[in-house]
Amino acid sequence: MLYKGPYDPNKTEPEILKFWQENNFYKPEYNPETDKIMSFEEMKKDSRPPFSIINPPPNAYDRPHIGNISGYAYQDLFGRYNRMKGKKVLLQPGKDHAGQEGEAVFIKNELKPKGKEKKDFTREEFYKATYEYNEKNMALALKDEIRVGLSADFDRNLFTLDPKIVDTVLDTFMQMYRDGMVYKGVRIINWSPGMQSAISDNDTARIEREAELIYIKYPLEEGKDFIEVATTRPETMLGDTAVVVDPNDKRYSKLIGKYAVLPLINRRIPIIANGKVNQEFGTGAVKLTPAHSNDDYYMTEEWNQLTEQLERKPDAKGRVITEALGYVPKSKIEYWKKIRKEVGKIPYINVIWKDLKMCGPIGKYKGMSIDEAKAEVRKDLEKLGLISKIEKIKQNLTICDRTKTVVEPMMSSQWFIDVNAKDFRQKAIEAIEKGLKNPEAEDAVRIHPSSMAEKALFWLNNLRDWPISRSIWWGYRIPVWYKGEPKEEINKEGQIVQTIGGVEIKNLIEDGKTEAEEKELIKVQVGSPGGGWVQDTDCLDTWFSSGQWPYATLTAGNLMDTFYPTDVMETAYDILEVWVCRMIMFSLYRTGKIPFKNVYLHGLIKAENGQKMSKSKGNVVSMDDIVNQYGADTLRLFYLVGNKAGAAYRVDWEKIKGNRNFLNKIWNASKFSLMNLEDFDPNEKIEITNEEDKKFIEEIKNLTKETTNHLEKFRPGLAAADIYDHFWHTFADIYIETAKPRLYTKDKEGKPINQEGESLKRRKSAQYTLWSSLKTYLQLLHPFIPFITEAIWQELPKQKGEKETIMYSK
RNA sequence: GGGCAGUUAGCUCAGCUGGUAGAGCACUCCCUUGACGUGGGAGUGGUCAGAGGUUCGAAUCCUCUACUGCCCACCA
Repeated sequence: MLYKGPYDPNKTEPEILKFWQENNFYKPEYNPETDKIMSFEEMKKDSRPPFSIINPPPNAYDRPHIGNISGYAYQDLFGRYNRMKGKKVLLQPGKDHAGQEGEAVFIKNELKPKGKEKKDFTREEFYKATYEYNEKNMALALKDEIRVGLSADFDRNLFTLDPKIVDTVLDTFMQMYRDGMVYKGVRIINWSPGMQSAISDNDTARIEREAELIYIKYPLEEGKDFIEVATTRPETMLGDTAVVVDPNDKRYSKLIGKYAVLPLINRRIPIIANGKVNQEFGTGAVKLTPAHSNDDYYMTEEWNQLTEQLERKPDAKGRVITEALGYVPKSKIEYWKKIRKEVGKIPYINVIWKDLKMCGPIGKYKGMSIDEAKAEVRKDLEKLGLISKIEKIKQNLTICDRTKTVVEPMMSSQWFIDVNAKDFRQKAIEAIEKGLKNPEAEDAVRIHPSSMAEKALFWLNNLRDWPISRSIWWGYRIPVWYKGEPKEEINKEGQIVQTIGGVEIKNLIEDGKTEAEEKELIKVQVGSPGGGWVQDTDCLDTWFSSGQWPYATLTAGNLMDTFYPTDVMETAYDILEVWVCRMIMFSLYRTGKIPFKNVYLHGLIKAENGQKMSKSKGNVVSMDDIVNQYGADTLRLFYLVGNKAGAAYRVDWEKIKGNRNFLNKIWNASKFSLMNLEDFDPNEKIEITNEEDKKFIEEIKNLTKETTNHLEKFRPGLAAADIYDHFWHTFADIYIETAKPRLYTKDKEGKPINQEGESLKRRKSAQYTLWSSLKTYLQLLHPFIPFITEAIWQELPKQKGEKETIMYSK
């Protein structure tokens, strides 16, 4: 019998947890028919249809935050729902090492308080200490996952740096290398002076600040005229290699194809056109510094690639088709050809290096700091009378999100993934498009809500080659070995020169076959090739490993044949692009299959005032704040009821209390039902005599149908809201009240009633209705609020063959 | 600059395939003691941001406008 008084989750939930865990219900090996644990092989052969979810691994260094836990509520909902549908369910848990961030947190939380720094350790010591720190915290995280009732197979918990995972991840790197998809290339990167490392675009932020826009006159090669450019960074003019204008800008049309002479340096630089230049801004003419500006870099790339295609035969109208621009008119081709012939490719000239000092072919400015050079260049230009005006503007500046230092765009050799090779991204695009147009297709990835699919496609369509090296120690060290120390320097001409053991290397990696390989200076393999070989010092970007998480975990568990592709990827919408898209790309490349059939994106939880939760704002609500007071079921209801995919929602204590009240309502209505079912045997044949009973049973059937439909269509919030509402306001408020006169066995004076004849029949009819509807409610509710439903289920009279646990009831 | 959302009762938000506006909280009145006061009943309160269109019928579909939020980005 259920205990008296209000429902107390802190009493019930731990008992239920123990029951589930002792019976191994979370394992796909649990056999509900025999109530025994199958062997691994038996489980694989078991004919129940498989259902799997890979739990997104939270960062290992900390307890999961309230957002991670919300994910578990959804993942567990899908898992429990499918288990009750008779499927063989695997929820695969894990933890992420979180690369750059994991390293930063370890240093801040562990080393700093002890007065230590990273450089006090050798690389091996540091890695070991970080690993231990993460292992310790991972244990805490696991406790939280268990506490909220996540029915994942925790014996299978995996860490991204587990050797079994490492094997798969590094193997992918090597395979991609052989396929010509990873290369070490000199490209523009975001250099974070704070991190002393290249950082990805995702790790940058923008700030607005005041800046001086300086108008500089560049003398034209012919005549005494000038072309005027505007810049906030005069020091970078030392690395200018062209001036760019809008092709439709009439002011400059005559100058396109001519040359200017770079002041201070006297370099002859062409004037070219590119539609990305904005006529309105500054003078409408841009100085092109490809080595130190993202914009300029990509404009230069485009120019060089397009003009390279000029060899192609023109059509009858004299046009040439190019991959990027379609047909290029004859007028354009002429000046392209001229400049291409005269200067070849537009070069990159590096004038700033990682120590933030000036370098390259820049005369007296060499060795100055950026600020010194800025002042000096300005002074010298003024002397020459080449500065025409200075204007204050608001400028958007890129900063390093973690260290808040200003990002310095510069060129450096980094490992990259060619996102176009082997249709790496194209296949992902197709899978997502299929999810929109032909969702039933085998290889379609359906994204819920579907509007988010557009976001994913937008990202994929605009994706550039992905830099994957990071200057950190915490992570997968790049499995590349050099014969001697690799070095990177800027020479007198401002060109980056790479050497391995003193031997100069051009095109370190290209198309899988490289000069370095031919000279036996480089090897790509996991273990050391032997004495004299030096491993690359960088680690792989953390998304390189987490992007492989679904098949890496299942490969580690030897479960690919049984559970891949997985059924649902359930995660927060803010990592749709950086994580979900990458998983799709990797999986299609590596396994030829989609990693998951559905993506469900839950909303982000905001603080009470609607702001983002953050430690610095002090508005973080932890799982403990809610669970300790109201229990895990209440927290789960808060995540689920009425919420929709992709929408943000706020912590709302009134709603949370309301959910707690709902649990109490379930508890009391069940208590009432059980009291009136003490003499009821569901195995007896019972006739439903009353119209209202028939009607109510019919209603329950409809509710089941509707909520099932909601769940199948990935609308868990509506399903939860419907059951919540129906239980409370139809079952408890109406049905039970109307059935009371038929259920009572004594009247107000204490005389027996409903004990025989027709009135007894009516009572039995009500009992059956009460029993069967409560049973159905519990089953419908179980995926949302597993604890209380299990506790009541166990007290409910059973029909022959019915399960002890609601988890495997059908 | 581009992309994606949102704008519904005083507040926080639902509203799936178009069919007479919903919940919780708040507010007003009432009822309850043998499941539950963490309860029950009744009620107040909205021209569903604005304009136009499609339709027998639009909060729902289309177009435009305004505002808010998020993300991306190559204005020197």
